[in-house]
Amino acid sequence: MHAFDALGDPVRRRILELLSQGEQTSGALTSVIRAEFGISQPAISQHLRVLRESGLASVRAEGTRRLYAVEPAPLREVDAWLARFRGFWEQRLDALDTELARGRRERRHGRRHGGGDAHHAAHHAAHDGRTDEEERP
Amino acid sequence: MHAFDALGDPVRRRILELLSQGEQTSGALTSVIRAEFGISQPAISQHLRVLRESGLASVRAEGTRRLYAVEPAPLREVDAWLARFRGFWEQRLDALDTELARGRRERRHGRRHGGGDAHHAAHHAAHDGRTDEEERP
DNA sequence: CGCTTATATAAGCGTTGACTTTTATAAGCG
DNA sequence: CGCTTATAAAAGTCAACGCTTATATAAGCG
Repeated sequence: MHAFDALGDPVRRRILELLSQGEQTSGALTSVIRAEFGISQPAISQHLRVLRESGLASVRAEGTRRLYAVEPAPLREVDAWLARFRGFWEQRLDALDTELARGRRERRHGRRHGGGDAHHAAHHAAHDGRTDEEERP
Repeated sequence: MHAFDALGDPVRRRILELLSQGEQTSGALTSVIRAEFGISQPAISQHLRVLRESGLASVRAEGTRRLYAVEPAPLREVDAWLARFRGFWEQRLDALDTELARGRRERRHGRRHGGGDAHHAAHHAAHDGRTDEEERP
């Protein structure tokens, strides 16, 4: 299964968001997801399996707990695929947050290229936590 | 429909790859995709509709032709989502190719980042082919 | 050991998605 | 105008997906 396929599901994206902060037990993930999406434990277990099988997450047993972690390789591939589109926004100033995430802000003060509006940045900085607002029926 | 959902399909990803080199008519896209995936014209038309409706592509009529183009906004969102995982590989050496793909070499030579960065397009034109190797049954 | 906790698998079901073939729209052109 | 080209929409089919309930495995603990 291609990584993009696995990433199509909001539950799985959310799981990865949670894992981006570090290893989590299946149980911890399950309680958050259950609360947020209202689905059952087996449903989440199945999503975890998809993440495992698509290489996006790895598991480590510790007693009866399963510790999940992000496995970056497929995400790096997604990132690489996306690279060909960066030209579409990268020299525009409203991509400032992306730039910041990459730590290249030094350029803001050197002689700059584009024109105006830099106000987008603060705007995006605020949106922490979940990026997806969609919900399941 | 979330961008990630639309990107889950290899045909749609391939269409976007083709569009990353510039505007294309529905017909041009159709012949390439038909050759590569062996699916019908209506099937491709439906994929184009999904791309339109998910905001990933825009259309412009010119006579009886429809000119499609990449619409970067949702891809930028995907990029932003992905940002939180970059730390997983960005300082590791085995991410070298990704770094290169992002054109980080500008930093190695003097920081010439000024004007209209047009080399993105030509560069990508070189490695034309498909990135996805998967196929439909 | 038997009970509970943590997690996965199995089986079944409704919905969605990606096709197909067929048909519509609409511009170009003789 | 009628015919052809370019593209989309409609309707139907089949497989895949995401969910559920029920059940299995296996470690911890009294």
